[in-house]
Amino acid sequence: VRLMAPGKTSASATARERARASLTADIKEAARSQLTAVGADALSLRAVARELGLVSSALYRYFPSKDDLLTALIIDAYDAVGEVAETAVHAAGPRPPRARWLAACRAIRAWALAHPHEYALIYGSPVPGYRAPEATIGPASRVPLALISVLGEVPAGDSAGPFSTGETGRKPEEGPVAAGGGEDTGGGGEGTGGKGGAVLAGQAAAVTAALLGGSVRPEVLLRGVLAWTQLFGMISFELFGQFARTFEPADELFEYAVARMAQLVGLLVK
Amino acid sequence: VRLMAPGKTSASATARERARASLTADIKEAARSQLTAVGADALSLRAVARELGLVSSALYRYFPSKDDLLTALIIDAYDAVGEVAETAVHAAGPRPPRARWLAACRAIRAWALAHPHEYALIYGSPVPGYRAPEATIGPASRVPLALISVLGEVPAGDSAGPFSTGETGRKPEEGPVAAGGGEDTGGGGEGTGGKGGAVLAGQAAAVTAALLGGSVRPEVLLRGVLAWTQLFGMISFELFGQFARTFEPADELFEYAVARMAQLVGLLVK
DNA sequence: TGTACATCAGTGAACGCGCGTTCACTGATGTAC
DNA sequence: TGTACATCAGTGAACGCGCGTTCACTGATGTAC
Repeated sequence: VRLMAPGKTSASATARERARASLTADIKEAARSQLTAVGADALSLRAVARELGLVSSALYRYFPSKDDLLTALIIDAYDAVGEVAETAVHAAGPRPPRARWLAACRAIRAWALAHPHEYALIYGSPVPGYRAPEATIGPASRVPLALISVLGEVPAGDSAGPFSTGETGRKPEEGPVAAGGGEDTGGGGEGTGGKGGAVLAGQAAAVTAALLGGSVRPEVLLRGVLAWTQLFGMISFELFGQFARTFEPADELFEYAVARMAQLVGLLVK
Repeated sequence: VRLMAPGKTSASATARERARASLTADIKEAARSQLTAVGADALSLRAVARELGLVSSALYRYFPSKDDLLTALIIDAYDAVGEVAETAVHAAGPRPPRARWLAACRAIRAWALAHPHEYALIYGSPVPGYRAPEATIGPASRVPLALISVLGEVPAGDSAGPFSTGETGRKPEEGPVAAGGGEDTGGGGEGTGGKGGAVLAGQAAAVTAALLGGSVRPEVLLRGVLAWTQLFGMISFELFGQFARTFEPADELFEYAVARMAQLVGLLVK
């Protein structure tokens, strides 16, 4: 049983193959619009089939089960937001890291606002009974990698500040005092309970080695992770309604937050 | 039609009233365990009734519909985590603000880890087709209010740093340089696009007036809001699996983040 | 180029299931006099 | 204290519904010689 005739590339596909690819895309598109109408896990194969004018059993020619369709949607969503982030980071022209950072944050938020249900699918509560397969972790890491890649370019002096990897105490370190008041002074590192950072340092090193080719210092990585969580915390709160009746619309709050994150992460104004 | 006999308080209830209160609690308890087993919106009245050894229609004596049961669970969950936060903040003995802050963050995370599905119910993606009623917003604000109340005690000098409410530029301001290196220097406020902060300043003022009795300065409030979003961003990422294969277990990452948040929020080491 | 066969897309009926909600009913619990 | 009546909790059957998945089937599309 040959899956593809020899010499056949996906570029020169048969009519049947092209039809299959096209309908597969249609199914996912219809499923996405289902998602918009009804929400993540109430997704119904029969409704998708209905929207396409097919009989429900026909979908089984394309996805062996509902979970597989869900997996495809999740991977697509991660890839979509990942590409948005990467594009923003690498956008035309050499811009300073801070501008790229802000652009990435804004682009991610814009995508989330435009695709709230796909956002909820990947960053909301996990769909009960669904276990994400390995295949999602690659696409899922595109956004954090894109964000952290910006930080990798920052020269050592710029992302100042203490980071105690192992000790409970901390090494005071004179960071550069740039334009603007010295703020957020005072130390961290304390109160980690017990050993204080050994596990974390190991995790940071492992991530750096595995995903970043060892090119990013652990303290930069960790700040990037914090900013990553804060960015998505902000977006999730906005989309999931926690700002209702207080900070809605949240555009300016987001800008404020993103500017703060840039500081956190070591990206100065100039 | 009298709802309660005259002179009757809830303390001296009839057997019937006590039975009703007790079974109402049982129903919610069973629903919560349903939640644990299956997840937020797949909650089934029939399954709840089954767990209690009742017939499904019996539940309609206690909750007029499934949505009302869901609302009760949501309010209970907000109240539960709110109380945990308040207790941590006001815990015995006069402790410095920073210690109370850290205690609150840890207590909230501990609650979330112990009740992941209730957490997902209130901080995860909204249940499709369910519209949260007004009655949830009071309980929902207990956590942010508890967090911000800690900040209200911080003397003006300690939570230093510029906050530009209206201008696109920023006023450099020499904050106190406490023990530890000056870090996270550099300005914010820029890049808010256009007017730059007028809406945000208004929202902050309104929230301060409405919920905090005007006792908290807007820049403190805003930092509290940021820390609030970051805290829950962190917890959500942990619970929803974004740290899988990288920062799990996330205990030390959480401690690191929480220490950072304390800085962000103006709470120094000492 | 033409024929014989294999592959595949989509059909339609059926399976067994669980769901939320309604309704008339029965006993038990409470209230008024 | 005792009786007549009202209130309420829980029952059991039924409603109409949508779901995921299976299966044998039909035509159409592709392949080998």
